[in-house]
Amino acid sequence: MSKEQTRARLLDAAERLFAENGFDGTSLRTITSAADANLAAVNYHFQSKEGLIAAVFSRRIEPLNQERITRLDQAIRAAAPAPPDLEDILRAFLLPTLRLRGTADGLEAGHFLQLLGRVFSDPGSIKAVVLSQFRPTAQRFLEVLSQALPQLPRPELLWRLHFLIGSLAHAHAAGELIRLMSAGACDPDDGEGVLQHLTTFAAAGFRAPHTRPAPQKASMVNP
Amino acid sequence: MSKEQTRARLLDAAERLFAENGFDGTSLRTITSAADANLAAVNYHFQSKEGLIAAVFSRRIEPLNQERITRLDQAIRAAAPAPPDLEDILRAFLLPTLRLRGTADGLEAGHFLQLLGRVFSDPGSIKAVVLSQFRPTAQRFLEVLSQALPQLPRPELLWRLHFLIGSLAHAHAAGELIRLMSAGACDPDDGEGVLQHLTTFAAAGFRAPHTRPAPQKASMVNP
DNA sequence: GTCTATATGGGGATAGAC
DNA sequence: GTCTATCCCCATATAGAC
Repeated sequence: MSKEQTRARLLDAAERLFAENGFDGTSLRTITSAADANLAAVNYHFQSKEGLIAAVFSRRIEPLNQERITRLDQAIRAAAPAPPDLEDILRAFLLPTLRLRGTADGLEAGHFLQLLGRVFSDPGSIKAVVLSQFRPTAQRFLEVLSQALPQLPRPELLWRLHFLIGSLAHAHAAGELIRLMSAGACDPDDGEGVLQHLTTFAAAGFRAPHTRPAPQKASMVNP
Repeated sequence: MSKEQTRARLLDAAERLFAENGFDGTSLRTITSAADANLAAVNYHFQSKEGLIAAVFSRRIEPLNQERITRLDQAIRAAAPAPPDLEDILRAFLLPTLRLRGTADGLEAGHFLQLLGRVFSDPGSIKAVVLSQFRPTAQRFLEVLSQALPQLPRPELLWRLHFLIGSLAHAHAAGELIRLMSAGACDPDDGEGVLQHLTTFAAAGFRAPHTRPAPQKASMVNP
C-alpha cells in the first residue's frame, strides 16, 4: 500500500465518520479500521488526531475557495463596468458548496458539507484553522457585495452575510433534520433546488431597506 | 443541601459547561465539581449523562414554546380578522430566544442559546428529544405564515422557515465567531439589534416572489 | 440523600520490531 | 512505512458505607 493511498483512505474514512458521529464521537481505532490501516498510521501521517481533523478540512477548503473566487471574477467580468447582479454574487458564493451534493465525487464530499456546516458552532479548536482559511474569501465577497449594495451600512451588510452563512450552514449540517421536519417536502440533496430557494430568499433579504434605529415601542425586554 | 438545590445547580453547571466545551468534551466530574456536588449525584438525579442532557433542554424549551405561542396569539388577536403582519409573526418567533441574551436571568440562559443553536447540527441523539418538543410550535407558526403569505407554495415556505431557523441558530451558536469575523461591528449579545436585523432580512426573504422552476441556463453541475 | 471506592471499558499516543 | 504491543490516562456507572 503506497503512502499516498493510505493517507487518502484515512482522510476519506475520517471525513465520513466525523460527519456521522462527530469528532469526539469517533475514535482513531474506528477510523483506522474503516480505512484498512493501522492504528499507528494516523500518528505517522498526521502527528495527532487534531492534525487529522485539520487535514480533513484543508484538503477541501482550498479548492472550494478557489472555485468561489473564480466564479465571482467571472460574474464581475461579465457585468463590467457595472457591478454584477446580486444574484450572481450569491450564486458564486453558494454554488461551489451546494454543487458537492449529488455529484459523482460528491458521494464523499457530501459528508464534508455536514462538517463544514457544523464547524461554525463547534466548541473545539478547529474553528481557528477553518476561519483563517475562509476569511480572505469572505472579505472579497464582502467588498463586491458592498459595491452592489452601496446604500447599505457596513454592519447591516455584515449581519446579512452572517444570516446567509447561517442558512447555508444549516442546510448543510441539518439536512436530514430538514427532510424530516418537512415530511419530505424539502430535499436537501437537491443542490440545484436549494440554490434556487436560498438565492431567491437571500437576494430579497439583502435588498431590504436598511433597518431603522428602532421602532418607538417600548423596549422588548420589558414590553 | 436540599435535593432541589442540588438538582438546579447541576443543571446550571451542565448548561454552561456543555455550551462551552460540548457534550463529549464535558465530563461528569467537571460538572459535579463546578456544581459543588458529588460525582454520583448526576446518576442519582438524572440516571445517566444522557438524562442530564435531556433535562438541560427540557427545562428551557417548554417556557420558550409557551412564550412563542403566547406572542403569536397576541399578534393574531391584535390583527383579527386579518392575518397578522409578517413582521409580527417573525418577532413572535424570534424574540423569545433573543430576549434571553443580556437580561438578568439571561446570564445563565445565554449559554442555553448556544446549545439550542448547535442542537440541529449535532451528531448525537439529543436532536430527537428537542425536535419532538419543537415540532408542534413550528407547525403552528407554519400555519399562520401560510395564511399571511397565501401565494407561496408550501415547500417554498418550508425552505424559507428553515433558512430563518438557520440564521437564528447561527446567530446563537456562533456568536463569538460573528463578533470576531466582523471585527466587532456585529454584537451578537445585543438581542434587540439582532432581532431588528434578522426581522428585516427574513421578512424581505419571505415576501420574495416564489422561485421559478429553473432558469434556462445549463445545469449547474456541468456549466 | 450523599459520599467513597471501585468496577469496567475505552481513549490517544508511542516504542521498537520488521 | 507499517505493524504489534503497551503505557498511561480518563470516562461512565454503580455498590455499599454513612
